[in-house]
Amino acid sequence: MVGIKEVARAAGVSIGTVSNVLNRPEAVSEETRLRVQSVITSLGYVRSESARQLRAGSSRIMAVLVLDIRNPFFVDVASGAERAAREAGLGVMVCNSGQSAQDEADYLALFAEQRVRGVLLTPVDGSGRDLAALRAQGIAHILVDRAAASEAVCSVSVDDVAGGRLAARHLVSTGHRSIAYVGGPSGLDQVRDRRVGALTVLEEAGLGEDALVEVSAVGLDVAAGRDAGARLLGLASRPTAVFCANDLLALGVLQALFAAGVRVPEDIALVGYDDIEFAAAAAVPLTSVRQPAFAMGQQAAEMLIEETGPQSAAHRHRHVVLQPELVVRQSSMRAR
Amino acid sequence: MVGIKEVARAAGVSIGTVSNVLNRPEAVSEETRLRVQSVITSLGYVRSESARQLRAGSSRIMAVLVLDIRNPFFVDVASGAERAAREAGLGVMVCNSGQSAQDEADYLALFAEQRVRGVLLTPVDGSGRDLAALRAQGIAHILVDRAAASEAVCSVSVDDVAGGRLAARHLVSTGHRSIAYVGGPSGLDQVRDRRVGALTVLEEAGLGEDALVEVSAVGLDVAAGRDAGARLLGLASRPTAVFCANDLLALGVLQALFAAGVRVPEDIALVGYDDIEFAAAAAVPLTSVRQPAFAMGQQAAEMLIEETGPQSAAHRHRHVVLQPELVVRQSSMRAR
DNA sequence: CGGGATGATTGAATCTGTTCAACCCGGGTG
DNA sequence: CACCCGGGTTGAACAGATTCAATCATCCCG
Repeated sequence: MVGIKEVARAAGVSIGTVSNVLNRPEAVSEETRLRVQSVITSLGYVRSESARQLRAGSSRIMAVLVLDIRNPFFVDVASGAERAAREAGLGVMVCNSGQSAQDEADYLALFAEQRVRGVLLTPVDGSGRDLAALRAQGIAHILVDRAAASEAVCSVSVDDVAGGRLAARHLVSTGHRSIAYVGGPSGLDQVRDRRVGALTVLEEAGLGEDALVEVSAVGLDVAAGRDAGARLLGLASRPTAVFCANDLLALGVLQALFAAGVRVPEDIALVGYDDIEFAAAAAVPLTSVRQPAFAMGQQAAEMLIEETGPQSAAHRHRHVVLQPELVVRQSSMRAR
Repeated sequence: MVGIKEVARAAGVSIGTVSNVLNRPEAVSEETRLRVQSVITSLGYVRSESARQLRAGSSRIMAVLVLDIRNPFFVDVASGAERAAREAGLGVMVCNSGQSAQDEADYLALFAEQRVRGVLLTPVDGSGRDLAALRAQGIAHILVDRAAASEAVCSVSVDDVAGGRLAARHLVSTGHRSIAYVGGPSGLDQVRDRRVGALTVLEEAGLGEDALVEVSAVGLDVAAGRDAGARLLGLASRPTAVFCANDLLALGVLQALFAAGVRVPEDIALVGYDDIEFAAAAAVPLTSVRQPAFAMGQQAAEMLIEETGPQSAAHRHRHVVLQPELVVRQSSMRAR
C-alpha cells in the first residue's frame, strides 16, 4: 500500500509538503498543491489514520454506546448524534451494551484503546463505576437520556418525571382510578422516574398509593411486555389502565391482551413511552409520551464536539433537560 | 497519558517484555508477567490502538455499512455481525448509508483511512463503482443481503426471487387474481427480485402480466408506504391483495387503508417482507416473508473474519444463499 | 567440565504520518 | 548594499507500540 513517501518522491517534493497539502493546503503554493493532488489520485494514496492519530494525538471517531439498539428510540438518538458528528467531519461508532454492565465495560475499554474523541452513553446502572473510569482516563463523555448527578460531566436528558406525570394525568383525567405500571428492571433511572411522576399525579388526585399497581418486567422489549401482559391479566383486581415504561413493552402488553380477547381501550386503556414510529402503526394506535430522540442525540454530539474541540477551554459542563410531550391516540380513548 | 515506556521502567523490564506480556503472555515467565500486569493496572496503562495498528498492520475493527438503520431488519443484520465480531475479539463500526450513494462513498473512504479489517455492506446501487474501489484498495469486503455477481467477492444473501414466489403463491392460492406490488426505488436488486418472483408465479398460474399492478414508492419506509397506500386507493380497478417489498412499506400501506376505512384482510389482503418484530404487533398482524437477518449478519462476519484471519490463504470466495420462509398471519387470511 | 539446548529478556529497527525549526529566495526598506 | 520580511519548502525528531535477531542465564548430557 502506497505511503506518503512514495507520493513525495513521485511529486518531487518532501513528505512535509505532502502533509501540508493534506492538512493545511493554504500553506502550499497552488502549483505544488495541484501537482501533489494529482499524484495522490493517480497513485491511489490513502492516508493512514492510525499514523495520523499517533502523531497528532486526536482521534476522529466519536463513540455512541446505547442501551438497546433494537429499540428504535435509541436508533433515533444514534442517528441524531451521527448527523452532528458528520457535520463536524467525525466518524461515529455505534455500539450496544444491551443493558449488560459487562458489555458496557468491555466497550468502554475498547474505546479507551481507540483513544476515541469522546463517548456518548446511556449508562446501564446508576453505580457510576464506569463513569468514574472514564473520568480517570480523561475520556470526554456525555450522558444521554440520563441526567448526570455530577457537575463534572455534561448530560442531555428528557424530564422523565414530567413524562410520567403527563401519562398519568391523561389517564386520571379520563376517569381511571387504578393504573398498572409496567416497568423493566428497576435499576434504570428512566424506569424509576417515570413511575415517580405517575405516582405524584395519583397522590395529587387523592388516590391511595395502591392506585398504582406495579407489574415488573424482566426487560424493556416486546417479549418482556407480552410476559408482563399475561401476568397483568392474572391479577385479582384488574386495573382499568396500563402505563408502560416504553413502547416496546406496550406493544408486547397489547399483544398479550389481544391474545386473551381483552379489548383496548374499551376494557383496558394503554399508554406507552417514547413514541417510536411503530407506536402509531400498532394494532391499536398507541398513546405515547414522545421524546425528542433525534434532537437529544444531536445536541449531545454537539456538546461533545464543543468539549473536545479547539475552544474546549471555554467549555462549561451543563445539564440540558428537554421536555416530553403527550401524543394521544386510540389506545387510551375514553370508552364510549 | 502513560505509555508502555513508563510501564517498562516502573516494572524494571524492557518495553519488549511489556509488549510480550500484552500479546504473547506465554512467552514471559510467570513472575515477570504478574509484576508487569500489576504495574499496568496500578498505573492505569491503556495500550494505544493506533500505535499497535501502525506497527502490526492489522486493524481490529470491522465496518458494517447498511442501507437503512431505521429498518429493524438491518439492525438485526448488524447485531448478528456484531455477535460474531465480538467472539473474534473485533470491534464493529455500524454506519448507515441511508441509500445515498454519496454517503456510501464517504463512509468507504473513512473506512479506508481507518484501514478497517474489512467491510460488510449492502451496496446502494448495482453500479459496482464503490465495490471496484474497495477491490482496488485491497479492502476485504462481503456483500450482505445482495448476491454478488463477481467471483472475486463473497456474499451472503437471501433468495429474493424465492421470497417473491412464496408471497405470490400464497396470495394466488387464497384466490387473489389481481395483486399490487409496492416497491421502492427500482434501483435496488432486492426490490426487483421480489417482483420477479411474484411475476413468475402469476404467469405460472396463467394470469396475464397485468395481474401485477405496480405501485411505486419513493422509499422503503413507513412514510413511503402511507403514500403508496393512498395512491393505491385511487386506482381505477383496485387489486384485492397487496405485496410490499418490505414490512415498513406494508405498515405504511396498512395505515393508509385504515385511514380510508378499507378493511384488511376482508377488502384487501396484505403481505410484507422481512418479518420484523413489529410486523406481528401491527394493527392487523402482518403476513410476511421472513428472512434470517441475524444469521445472515453473523455468517457474513464469520466469512470476513476467515478471509482476513491467519489462514486467509485457504479462503475461497463463495456465495451463500439462504432461504426465506413465509409466515402467515391475519393480514392475508382468506375472507370468510 | 565443555557443549548444546531451552527459555527469558533485551535493544534496535520499523511502521507512517505530523510538526516545527531552519533554510532559501525574491523583494522591499533604510 | 546590508538587512529584514514572509511565503514556500525541507529535514529531522517524534508519537507508541510490535517484532525479531541477539544475548544471557540455566540446566542437562555426554
